[in-house]
Amino acid sequence: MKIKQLASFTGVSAKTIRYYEDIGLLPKAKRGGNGYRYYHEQDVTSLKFIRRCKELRIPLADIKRLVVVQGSGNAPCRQVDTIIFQQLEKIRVAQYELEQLERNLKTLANCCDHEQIKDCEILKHLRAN
Amino acid sequence: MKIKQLASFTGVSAKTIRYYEDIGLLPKAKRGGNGYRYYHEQDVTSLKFIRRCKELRIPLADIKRLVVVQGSGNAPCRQVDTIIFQQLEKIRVAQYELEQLERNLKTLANCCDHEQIKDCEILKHLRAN
DNA sequence: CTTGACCTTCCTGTAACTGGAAGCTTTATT
DNA sequence: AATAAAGCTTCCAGTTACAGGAAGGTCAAG
Repeated sequence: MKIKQLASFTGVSAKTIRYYEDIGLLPKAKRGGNGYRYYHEQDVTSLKFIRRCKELRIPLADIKRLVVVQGSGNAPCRQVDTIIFQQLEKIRVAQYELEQLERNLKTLANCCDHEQIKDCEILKHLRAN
Repeated sequence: MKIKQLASFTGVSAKTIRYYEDIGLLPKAKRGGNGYRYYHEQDVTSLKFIRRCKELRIPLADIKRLVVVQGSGNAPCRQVDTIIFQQLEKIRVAQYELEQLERNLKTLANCCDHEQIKDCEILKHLRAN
């Protein structure tokens, strides 16, 4: 199949597929005599795997490591574990930050009485030491 | 004062200060005969304002609008409001996404029995349709 | 035989910086 | 006074994960 079909099977744009090939996340596709890239079922699987990782917000660099490690059948899967746990930790840190943020923004949002700029409580808060 | 001093007063690096000037978030600094930038108290205030906005994760483009709007004393402060509320909304969307994410990652993290790569449940899940 | 869809590569832009090179000026030390 | 170190300048490249678009080749349909 050609690139656009792979794209529609996987929900990953053709542009992005080429990009993944560029950075070595996907192997170099076989080319026809016309220079077109041609793909197989296997590529659908690979791309879906990548897409699923992306949904977990795993950075491409880590996804690459996951892809590579899949080839090494008998190795222990500590690397996989680590990536997932680190990701989970990142998410938790982000959650904590967003909580603080939400509280601060809520306070700020509530303080405005829709006055004129020069009396705006929001701006006053933002300027405050 | 020179740029590094402004940096230390505000907690914004000299590099970043120059960058802010470049993109027009800060006004062009006055230069001495040597080409050095020189700053006043006012600039400390401006930068602290920006820093506070940054802590709320307001994008620089929006911070710029806040900076500009501060000059227009008698205008209604609807723009300010809007930016804050949009920001709050963004944060809430992000929180929601992170919640889903955390759940998914937790499930994944718990399914691994530290086996070999070829039997790794995490990878199996990631490959699953 | 031409139109339109699809393919290719390459370049640019995004957000908000950070790092580093090359080359001044100023300050401190010897 | 000479020199070294710190601080300043500009400019270029890199970061992340692509998207948009130009220029040009290819293929199927009418």
